[in-house]
Amino acid sequence: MLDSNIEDLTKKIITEFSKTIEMFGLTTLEARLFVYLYLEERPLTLDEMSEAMGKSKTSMSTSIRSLSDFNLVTRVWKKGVRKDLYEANEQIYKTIMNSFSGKWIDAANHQKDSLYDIRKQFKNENITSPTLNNRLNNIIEFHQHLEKAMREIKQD
Amino acid sequence: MLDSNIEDLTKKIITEFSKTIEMFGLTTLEARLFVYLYLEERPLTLDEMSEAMGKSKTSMSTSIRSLSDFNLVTRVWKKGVRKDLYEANEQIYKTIMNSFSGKWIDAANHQKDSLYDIRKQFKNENITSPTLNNRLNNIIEFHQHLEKAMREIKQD
DNA sequence: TTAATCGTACAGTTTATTCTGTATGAAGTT
DNA sequence: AACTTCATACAGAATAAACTGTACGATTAA
Repeated sequence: MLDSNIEDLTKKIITEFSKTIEMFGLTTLEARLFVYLYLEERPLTLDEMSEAMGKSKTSMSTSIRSLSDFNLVTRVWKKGVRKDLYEANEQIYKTIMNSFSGKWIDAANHQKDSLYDIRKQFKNENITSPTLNNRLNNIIEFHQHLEKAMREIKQD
Repeated sequence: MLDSNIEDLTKKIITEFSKTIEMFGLTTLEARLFVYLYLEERPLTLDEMSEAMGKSKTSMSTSIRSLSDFNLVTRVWKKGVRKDLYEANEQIYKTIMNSFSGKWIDAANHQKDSLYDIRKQFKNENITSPTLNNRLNNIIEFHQHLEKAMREIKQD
């Protein structure tokens, strides 16, 4: 009776929190899996996750890899256990925000560089379109602001 | 010769900038359409957009509606013109960041409320899981931080 | 060395998204 | 009122994403 309540609440928390996690660019399954690991507070095998999520082991394998890329889970070693074990990282806010802002910062930088190249070409070819040139400058400025904003919410 | 260069550059800018815009949750087409409108600096009809994007008019209709929801374009009235005219809003950074952060803030708030409800239920039913309760509190805190961060990058 | 068990690559299937063409109601024109 | 022209709802086609099952190399156990 008590356990079923705990399971019930766990399910509800997974449902709600994973919605937020999804917004950071994870798939539904990745998000749910992460929250599940976070709530379990112990290393789990792919088989256990597969059982809990009701999805194939292959799905778990690829999802866990994504979560690792996001720095949200860590592989853990345990004596005598042959299977891979994974657990959710603590400090979730810091981890997620860094991964999130980092991705934006990288993208903004990269795009900004591309736009610089375009502007250079613009000038080299002596193209006469003040309005287009002006727009281009605004767009570059956009990326500068964007990068700055994302640096502000970075956590380390 | 000159015009073709301008067209070429326009295309390049669209390609690059739309990648950034896509990151805010717009589809490829929506992003490309918006950048196109932004660069054109004049109100365009659905037919003109359709021609320029090489996509159906229906696509333009739905895309423009999305862009309106994001507050990125405005319908414009012009004497003697029967068709709807749309143009990109100026102040793109401000507009986009507000729409972006606003969406996050709303979501964070809404999810936070759901989690409060869950916590209340937790307490009412006298469920004894200190670890789960602790996790739940952390998750709520997560949403508080998240909301605060998104308020920081809001632009008005 | 053989057998068992692991994680994952890969191909194919299912599901979801994006896009198109037709149809329709609304509004403007004659 | 009849005729155009418009935007968009809707159903279906094309494309993309998510997921599964089989197969295989790698590692451990016997």
